[in-house]
Amino acid sequence: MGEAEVDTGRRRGRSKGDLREEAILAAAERQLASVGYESITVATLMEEAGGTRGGFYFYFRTKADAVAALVERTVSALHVSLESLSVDQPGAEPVDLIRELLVRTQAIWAEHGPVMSAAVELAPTVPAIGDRWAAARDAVTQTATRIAIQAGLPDSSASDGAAAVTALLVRMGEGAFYEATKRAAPPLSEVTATCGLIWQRCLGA
Amino acid sequence: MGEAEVDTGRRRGRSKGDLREEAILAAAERQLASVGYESITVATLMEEAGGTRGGFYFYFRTKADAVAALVERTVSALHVSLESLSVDQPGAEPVDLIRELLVRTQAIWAEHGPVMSAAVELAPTVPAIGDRWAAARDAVTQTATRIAIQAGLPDSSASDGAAAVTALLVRMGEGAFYEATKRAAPPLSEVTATCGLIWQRCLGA
DNA sequence: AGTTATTCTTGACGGCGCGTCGATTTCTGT
DNA sequence: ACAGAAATCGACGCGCCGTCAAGAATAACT
Repeated sequence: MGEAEVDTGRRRGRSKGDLREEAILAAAERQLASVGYESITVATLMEEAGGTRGGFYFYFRTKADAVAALVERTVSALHVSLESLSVDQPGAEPVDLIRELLVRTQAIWAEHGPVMSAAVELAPTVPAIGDRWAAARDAVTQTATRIAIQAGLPDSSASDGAAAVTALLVRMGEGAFYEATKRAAPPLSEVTATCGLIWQRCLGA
Repeated sequence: MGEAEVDTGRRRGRSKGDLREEAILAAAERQLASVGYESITVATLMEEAGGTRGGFYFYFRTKADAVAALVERTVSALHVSLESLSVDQPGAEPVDLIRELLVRTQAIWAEHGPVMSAAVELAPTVPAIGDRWAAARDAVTQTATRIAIQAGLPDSSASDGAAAVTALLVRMGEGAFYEATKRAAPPLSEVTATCGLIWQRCLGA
């Protein structure tokens, strides 16, 4: 069919396989939202993505791998968003930076709730996912730690050092957004507010 | 055999089934520690508990149910320990109460790390476990909220109310003990210290 | 003790989802 | 048009699950 081969900006249309791979990821995201990870089956995935069960393994080694790719894609969006935080600007108020960080995190959760939730749930059990999630968390923690140090928290590795405190607060945010997303309450904006408040108290030397 | 039937304090020795049930739970706890939940199989469980696969289902409906029973037993130990916290005593300093709460929680994690870890991991995915864990968390949150109110946090359901703040901090502690247990570092006592510090900052009006 | 009722154990069965593989079809460049 | 690569298919065997009817062990009763 399609002999026209419309000339989009990009030369060389994506190969058939690229399309299919994306269809699989899309199906995965939809099914994560509708039935949840456990109930997803390679069969249902391929049914929705077009094709048969066996074909799946041309693209991914495992169901977990496919979801891991989805997680990767999503957390990298967060990563990009946080990169543009002007952490080291001179006049930046630490608390405001954290608030901005929270707001941008909230945005990703709002956009990709099911994927983020699944990541939180599966990170402990599924290595492929746990790895990507850990990397993402580390990145956030590092950024937050820099801010915390700016705010005056001790730059030590002791139990009252910026690193230790930040690690816990980041984890808190993770859990908070997760819970709010799962139960559809309270609204994410309230979670952001509560987190912001707690950070504020912890940064105030 | 054994016609002697030693007279223990308790009349009427436990029925054979009770013994077996306990053997299953014991096997479950050991295997949680050694191979982890996913790798536990009803077969391996019964092999260690004595008996054959089919017999398992006389005691539990499912592998998840067995582990849920184990979780139940463990969190109820925590519950008992926290009940004796003199929350409403007149001269009690709120921060000290929280610190004591943290110390007792730490003790349970130290004693039953594998079970607590498994509970955290499985609560989101396995309803039978999620229910018990949620109940336990609610109990802790309620206690902590009472303390937070004593410390002066607003008794409202707004995003800066004691309930909202406490919910997040409790979750933080959960995640912190989990991580420290899993990675065997930092020592639980340090986690307790860091948590205590954060609570302190949040309770200082 | 002997008989009955209950508790407990067993092994076999069918089902589901997984991951592999070789055979086959569809694409792509030349 | 043709060769090689990319993509698809369907069948196979595996492991673990939960059910079940039949049988053995145990407790209760007289």
